[in-house]
Parts: sequence; structure tokens; C-alpha cells
Amino acid sequence: MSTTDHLSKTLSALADPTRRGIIARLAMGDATVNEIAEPYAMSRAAVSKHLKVLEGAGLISKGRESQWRPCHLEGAPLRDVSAWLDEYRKFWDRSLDALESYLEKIQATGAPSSSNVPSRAGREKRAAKRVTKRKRNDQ
Amino acid sequence: MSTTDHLSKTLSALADPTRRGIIARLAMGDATVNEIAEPYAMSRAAVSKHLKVLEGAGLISKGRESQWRPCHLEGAPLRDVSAWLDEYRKFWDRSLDALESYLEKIQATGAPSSSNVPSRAGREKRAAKRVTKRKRNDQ
DNA sequence: TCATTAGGTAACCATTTGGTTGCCAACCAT
DNA sequence: ATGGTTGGCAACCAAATGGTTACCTAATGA
Repeated sequence: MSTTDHLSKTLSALADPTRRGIIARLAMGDATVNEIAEPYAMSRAAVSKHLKVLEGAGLISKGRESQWRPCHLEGAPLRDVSAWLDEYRKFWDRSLDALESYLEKIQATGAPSSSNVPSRAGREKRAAKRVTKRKRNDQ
Repeated sequence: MSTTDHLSKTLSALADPTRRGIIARLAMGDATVNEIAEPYAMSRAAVSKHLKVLEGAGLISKGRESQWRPCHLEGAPLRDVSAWLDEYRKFWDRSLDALESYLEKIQATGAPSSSNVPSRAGREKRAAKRVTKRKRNDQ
């Protein structure tokens, strides 16, 4: 993953239950490394690594309070994930789903569905045809 | 990651630019494996593996159209990610952020902000103090 | 001064991940 | 029948990940 691929780094950091647990913990208030490590069976070194991953993704920041390093949750990367997700909201939002199927219907250039009743297969064929010339490599 | 940890599997599947590109592609319509693989420099086998990861996370499903396996984007896991994110919306939502800082200010026992503008350092100190006795291990 | 505590770092290990090549099966079209 | 697509699978490999133990520094406090 390229250094500048913030989204990959963020999602990869979030794809671990321990790290999500740490985030949940920090959501209720800043905490020191030992306080964060306390609920987990693993060594403090392992937790330190998790914190480093979270810090590398910009999801937390560390202050310095004499010998303590209070960790603080940073929301910005979560906002970016949410923004990415919003592009796909229509794929699970019920009401928008109805709108989409309506748009698909009026877009299907009059070709009557024939008797084949291919509601899934038909959509797949049309979609495949429609899209063959594209060269997107979005992320 | 335990087999039932859907969220980890989904986030891990999304934490790869190629796989997010595939999702972006499928968002514009179903596509066959070769169509999906075409924009990428890697082998079709590699793309097949990516598709398997996405399928394992429930993010796509495959149909069968004679020798083709048209892939279809499934929104449900994205909805789950969105639901998880919603718990933390207040950490990046501007208006809620203003509310939170207001609440923090009136909670800071009358100490007037002084000219020091210690908005971060001060919050860390208070938060660290506030939170010492907690034992959450959410995820 | 010296022991303790908070935390980071290094070396190591096993497993997972992301890629490759090569082969195989199924289906379509001569 | 045979050959050309479409796609999956297995074996292999290098690099990343998630954990360990051991050791180190910095600050506290008796």
C-alpha cells in the first residue's frame, strides 16, 4: 500500500478487534498505555504495537504527561472512511434501492424483458454490456 | 480473527485498493471476472483471489451465466461498517464537536480558558484524570 | 542514590497475505 | 472431435502481521 493511501492504512488499522476495542475505550476518554493494555491478555509490547498502528493511521495521537503518554482518539480518518462509504449507501439503503431499480428500469432502452424473466441474469447481461469499455481503477 | 467476526473480515477486505477498485467497478453494474481483471496489471489468478476475499466477506456474490460468473456487489457488510462508524460520528462531526467542547467547558469547574488556549493539552489532562477507573473491553 | 513504574525498541517466530506460474474443468463454436 | 474462452485451484515465494521475550530510557519517589 502506497504511503499516501490513507484509506487503506485506516481500514487495515480498523480490521482488528483489539484495535477497535482500543478505539472504543478511547471514545470514552483519553487513557494511558497501561490503562489501555489492562483489559487484554497480551503483553504490553503487543498493545504498544497496536497503538503504533493506530497512530500511523492517524486514528490516535499521544500526548506527554511526565512519564505517561495519554492517548487521544482522532476522528478525521473515521470521517474519511465514512465519506468513502457514502458513495455506496444506495447499495444498502432501502429507500434509495427502490429509486435505483426505478432508474434502471427506465434506462433499459425499451428492450422488453422477453419471457425469460431474467431479473438477475438480465441485469447482469445489461450491466456487463454497458460497462465493457470502462477503465476505472478507482479506489 | 474469529470466523464470526464479520466486521474484521469486512474491514480487512476493504483495506486493499485493488479490492476497493473492484467494488467501485461493481457499483456501476455487475461484471464478469475477466472484465473485472482487465484494468489491472496483475494476473487473473490474483484478481480471482481478491474476488474470493470479497466473497468471503459477503461483499460480492457470483452468479453463473454458462461459462461466466457475473459478480454482484452486496451492500449489507458496508451497512454494518457504517453502523459501527456511527458510534463515533461525534468525533468528527463539526456541529457535534462544537457541542462537545461546550459541554467540556462548562464541566471544567469554572476554570476560565485563560489566554493559554490549551485546548488540546488541557483536554488530555482532564480526560486522563476522568477515566482512570474504567475497565471496558469493547470492540 | 537507588528501586520502581511507564513506556518504547529490538530480535525473533509463526501465520497470513498478495503475488506468481502451471495445470485443469467447463462451456461454446467450428 | 477439437480448439479457444472463462474461470478456479494448487504449489510456491516474499513480505507483512501479530505475537513473544529481553532489554533500554526517562521520570517518580523513598
